[in-house]
Parts: sequence; C-alpha cells; structure tokens
Amino acid sequence: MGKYHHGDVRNVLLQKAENILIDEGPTGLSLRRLARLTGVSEAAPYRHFDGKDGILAAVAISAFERFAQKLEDVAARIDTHEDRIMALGAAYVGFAIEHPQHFRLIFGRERPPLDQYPELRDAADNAFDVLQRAVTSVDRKAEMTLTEAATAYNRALAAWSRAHGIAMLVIDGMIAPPADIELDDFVLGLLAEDLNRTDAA
Amino acid sequence: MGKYHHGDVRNVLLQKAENILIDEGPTGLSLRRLARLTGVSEAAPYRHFDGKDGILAAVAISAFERFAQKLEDVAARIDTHEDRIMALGAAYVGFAIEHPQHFRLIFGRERPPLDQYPELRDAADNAFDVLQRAVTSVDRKAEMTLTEAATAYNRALAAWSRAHGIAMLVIDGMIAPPADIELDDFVLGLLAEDLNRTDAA
DNA sequence: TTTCTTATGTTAACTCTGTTTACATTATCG
DNA sequence: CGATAATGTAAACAGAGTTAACATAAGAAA
Repeated sequence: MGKYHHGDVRNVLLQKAENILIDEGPTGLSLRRLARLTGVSEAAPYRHFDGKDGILAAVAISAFERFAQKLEDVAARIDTHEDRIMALGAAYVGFAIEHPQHFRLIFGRERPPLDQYPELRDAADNAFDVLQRAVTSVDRKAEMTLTEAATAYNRALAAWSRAHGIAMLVIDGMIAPPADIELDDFVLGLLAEDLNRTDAA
Repeated sequence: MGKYHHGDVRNVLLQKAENILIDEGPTGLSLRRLARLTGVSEAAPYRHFDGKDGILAAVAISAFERFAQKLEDVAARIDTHEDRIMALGAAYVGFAIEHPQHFRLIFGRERPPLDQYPELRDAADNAFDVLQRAVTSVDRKAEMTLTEAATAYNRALAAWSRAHGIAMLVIDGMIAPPADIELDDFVLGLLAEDLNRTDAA
C-alpha cells in the first residue's frame, strides 16, 4: 500500500511547522516530530527543505512578507509624515503582539543566516525597505538641508528603536498596561511620549 | 589515580560555561562538552547544577548582578532627574553592547523560568527595582499630582523601551552608526532624540 | 510503448544532546 | 572508629539533526 506522492507534503509540513512554531517556538520544533505528525517518514522533510534551518527560513520568509504587507498597508493609508510614523509604530508593535513567535523568528538569533538563504535575505531587505521608505518619505518634499535630513533619519531610527523596544518588552511580559488601560492605548501612549512634552528639561 | 574531589568543580564549570556562552550562546553550550572540557565525567555537572537550566540560571544571576551594579553606580553618580534617565539609558545600552550574550540571556526566552529559580527571580527583581527606583526618584520630591505621577511613569517606560530597542537592534546588527560617528555618540543621539525637538508636530 | 532520469519516499545508521540510574569513592561528623 | 552525606563515575535511555543506501513513483525521451 504505497502512499508515495500523496501530493502536498511540502505544504503540509510547512503548515504544521508553523503551527508548532506558534505554540512552542523554534526550539520546540523538531523535524522528527513534525514528520511523525505529518504521517511521513522521519527523513522525508529533508527532501523538501534544507534541514531545520530550511524550514525555519521558509516560515521566516512568509513572516517577513506578512510583516511588510502590514506596514505597507498602513503607510499607504496615512498622509502626514508624523502620523505615518506613529501609525507604523503601532502596526510594528501590533504585529509583534499578534504574532510574537514570528516576530521573534525574524528578529532573533534563531533566524537562519541570511547569507545562506537568498530568498530570506530578499524578504528581509524588502521589509526594511518598506519601513525606511515610509519613514523617510517626508511631506515637504526634498526641501531639506543635509543636517535636516540627518536629523530626520536619526528621528526615524529613534522611533524604530522605541517601537522595537516596546514590542520586545511587551511580548516578553516585562511591561504591561495598567489594569484600566487597553493594550492598544497603552502602546500608543508609549509611542507618542515624545509628542506630549510640555516642560523644559 | 582517583582524582576525586579536585576541589572546585562547580566554579570551574561555571567559568567555562560562561566563556562558552559568550562565544556561542545558550544553544552552543552543551553540558557534555562542558564536562569533557573541564576534564570531568559527563554526569558530573548534575552534581553541582540542576541540569542545563541550572547552569544558565547561575550565569544569569551573575549577569543580573553585574547589570544592576552598573545601573546603580550610574544612578548614584547623577543628580538631576533628566540626566539620570539619560545616563541610565546609556548604561543600559552599554551593558548590552559590552555583554550581548548576557543581555540576551537575561531578557530572552532562553532564560530559565524565574519561578523555578528563586535566586534568579530575586536577582531579576533587584535589577528592575534599581532601574525603577532610579527612574522614579524625581527631584521635586513628592510634589506631584496623580496625573503627573502617571505621566512620569509613562515617560520612564518610554525611555526604557527606547533603550531596550536600541540595545536589541544594535547587538543584532540591524542598526549601526554612520561611518563618521562613534558608537557611544550614536547611542546617545538616539536616546536624546526626545529632548532636541524644536518644531511642532 | 519502453526506457532512462529525476523526484520523492523509506529504513537504518551515525553522532550528538540532556538526563537518570546504579554504583564507587571520598570527606565529614557523630 | 564508623555512619552518612557529598561527590565522582560509567552505562544506559530517549530524543534530536543529519546522511547514506536503497526503493518506488512520475515524467521525459527514445
């Protein structure tokens, strides 16, 4: 009763791998268990992926794509520069909260090395390009001096850093909103902290 | 030729474990390799530590202690509130850059569960207490309304988030200073981004 | 069609890991 | 001294990633 070529092993593996990853993270994902769970021999995954890193890379690629898509959608919908940066920050943190394992996978050191997976590198580059384009597409177009441009860039990095820090600290459970505040509002409050300054240092 | 009780196995293991950890991270640390490297049987480490997590916990504890010490030193030396937050941020990121693996260990998910290692929990609590005390010890003492206090707290979280984000992005190689800027200045520039705002949103 | 090649699947092995068990030795303390 | 706890060992177990040798199915070429 040869069940050879039941057709779609690669996709099934990928799907199940992603589910396991969501529940248990990269360390909890075992190729052998995955194979057993898929009802296929323990060596079969190696016919479809370049070992464990290969599977992680495949998942990471789709994660990068969804991430980039979300950022792009948000960026396209907002007009003014400041609002766009704020909305991007919210989307960035939102993605991390909705898909913490994916977020960790694409940023953490469990991510397979980019130089060994060109498609992964492309996906990563694209995601960061989206981020950078959205952040540097200022309203007053091209009317900046060099130092102004440098300041804008620095500001973008600072915004990115804060969003990234919030994302990490929230999904690692180090910070959490007070009982009477919604998570979204909490995040927005942190992201907007710059803008509400009233007193001088 | 019984070399039983050569005296200091625990410390030797710990030291070597820390070195391996610095070079290769938690995944690269193998108890068996560690034992062989120490010249002791492969089961010996289990006499001194509660398995791999036990060793990681021990290293994490000392990491937390050094981290807290550094923050405390800095906080004690700075007078004004704003300056202190800035200096703490710099120290925070500085620690991450000097000891990236330690930083990852105490914040990442490879860290053994706090509720299984009370001393680890204590070390962690202490470190974050230092951070929080330093950040909330305002100059104009106790003369704040509730909303002022809430704002101050929010601001502290925002500062922490940014410092954490910078630390992560820098040690993961996602952001780096321009060629003509020192790393320290780069970090300080990002941390201080709030304070330099001149234009209205 | 038949045949050759490639893709896909399997089994069995190898090496490494974490961990535990049973046993041996040493140190310590009554 | 002798009993007990601490520390060491070897041997085993289960699970992991990976590879090699082999088997079969599918598709292209003749």
